[in-house]
Amino acid sequence: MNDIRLKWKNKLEDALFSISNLNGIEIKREQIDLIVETPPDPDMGDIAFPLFSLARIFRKNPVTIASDLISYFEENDKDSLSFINTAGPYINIKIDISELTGRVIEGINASGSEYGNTQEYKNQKVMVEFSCPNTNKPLHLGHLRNDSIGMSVSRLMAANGADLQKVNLINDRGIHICKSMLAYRKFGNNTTPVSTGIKSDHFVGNYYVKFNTWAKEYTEAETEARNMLKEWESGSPEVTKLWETMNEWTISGIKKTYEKTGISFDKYYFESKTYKEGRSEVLKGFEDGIFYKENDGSIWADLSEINLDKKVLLRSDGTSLYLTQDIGTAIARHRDWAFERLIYVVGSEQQYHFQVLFYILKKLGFKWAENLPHLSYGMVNLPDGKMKSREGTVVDGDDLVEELTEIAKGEIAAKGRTSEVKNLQKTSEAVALGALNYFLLQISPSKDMIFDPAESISFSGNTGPYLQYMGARISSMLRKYEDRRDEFKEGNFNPDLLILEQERELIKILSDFPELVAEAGREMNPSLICSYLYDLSKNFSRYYHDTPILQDENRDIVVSRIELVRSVLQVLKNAFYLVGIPFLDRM
RNA sequence: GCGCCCGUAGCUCAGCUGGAUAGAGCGCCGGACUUCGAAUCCGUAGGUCGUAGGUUCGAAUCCUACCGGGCGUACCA
Repeated sequence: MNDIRLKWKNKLEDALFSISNLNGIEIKREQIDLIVETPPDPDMGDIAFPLFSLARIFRKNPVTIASDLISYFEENDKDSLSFINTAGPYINIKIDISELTGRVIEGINASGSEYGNTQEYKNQKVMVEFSCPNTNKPLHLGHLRNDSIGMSVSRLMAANGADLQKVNLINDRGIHICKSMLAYRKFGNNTTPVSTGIKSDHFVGNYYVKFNTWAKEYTEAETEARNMLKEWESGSPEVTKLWETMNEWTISGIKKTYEKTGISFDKYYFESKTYKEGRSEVLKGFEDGIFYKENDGSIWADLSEINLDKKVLLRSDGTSLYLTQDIGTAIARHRDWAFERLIYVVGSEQQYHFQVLFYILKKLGFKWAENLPHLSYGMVNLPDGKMKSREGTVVDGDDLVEELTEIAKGEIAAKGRTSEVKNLQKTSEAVALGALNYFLLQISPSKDMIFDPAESISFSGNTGPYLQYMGARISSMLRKYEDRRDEFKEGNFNPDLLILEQERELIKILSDFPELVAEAGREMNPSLICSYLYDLSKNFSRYYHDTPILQDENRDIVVSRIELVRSVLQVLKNAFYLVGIPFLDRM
């Protein structure tokens, strides 16, 4: 519909320019730049142009300008007149809906699952980094938000034509993993995930918790952990072996969670492999005079150029920090795959970190460092406050998915649909995933959010399952249509028959999808797709509630409506994919 | 202290490149299943858009100050 908006914008601007000439006003054509809007009520029209801004140029009341426009079209372009209405200082356009209907439905039929895709980032290599778990504990709700956003933004980039690579960075090095290792060595008694029957990442996480309780009584615990990190960096075989074992446990467990939640990556990076490169880059930078050394041997970056303080890059004992490692990782990645853009999906608490990282990369002379957006998202809190691992108030990812799945199962049973559904377990998991992803992505990434477990598992209202239900209902309707195919054999699609107000609305919504995909991509904001999905579903459910699709005596009407219904389903599916809602034809 | 983000209905959130009566879900109250699946649909009530100024024909939206909240400002990640 955007092309129609532009067409009318130009047409009206041209007309206004002619009027200004007739009135002897000397302006340039570019000075007339109308704002394009949507009228508050569809009855008023489909496109709106407020004329206020012209009042100054024309030295006239906008209401008068509107009527001047009408007179102009009466004299010069009578054909257009039937689409134009004035409402005070507004010009409203009622578009030729059947022309649009034909075009949109044809377009959706032709493109199928590609409908909505754009060329916005055509020929651009875009890398998206997300998830980035530590290897000392399983994924919690905060990670789940990260994963949902990362996955969705990746799909948005790809939908907008980008050559995409999703990367994960496993934080398998550092003091945190040493804590789990130390506790395991002290209290583990050579048990394993297999011997205890505990999911392997949870098994490791339990020792991290154990460390923290232990450290409360034993003050040397922290020091011992630090010593262990040094041993690790110096390559102690015993420590390395334990590290390998425990990392493998955590990572394989986390990968199971990814699989269950539909998360995937093209490439994994490991901090343990990139931190050394970071260190050598920092040392090189020091030799080139970009960084400086303190008396204790630590190496620092001076950030006064960007109005920040200073930042340590290598500790006095020579070991690396998070930042050092991130420098190395970024460089390694660009060498592996020369991206134009690398999107970091990382929590807002790390904004400072990225400001520093990007600045340092630029100082080191990497041109690509100009194009590294930090997609900063807000924290996930609980209704009664923050998630605190030490207070045991974190919501575990696996537990949550499991809980949602059970609820979904119960819901399906309660609706008496267990026998309809082919695979109860799979369907319940899909419903759970849809609920979770929609809940997490509905909120603008930049905002902190409150995750209410009770609300997330409620399936009524503006939720993932509501959207899935629309998809299932449409599928069901289409099955019925196929069953009665013979009755409608003679029917023909005719866009002129889709003239109900609700049909007009649906067509307009469908036609705006590609533009929305572009916008969501530009803003890296999946919540726009969520709002769109709800709007589309809401409009559709109202429509089919009020209008019998298969009941009409006129076969052409039935066939035409079915075409519309199919188009709605296609767009629903395409949008589902972008926000990680599994499509179900029965539920 | 300084930097960044946020403050919209009882709750959770949309709306923010300024435009026509500020929207939705939940919750509350009340309607609609002999008819394409009621996980649905429709309606009622509920808001000085944190406060005060400013810019503008016009401000929830832009600017300034203040109030309230979050995050950061580590040789943690």
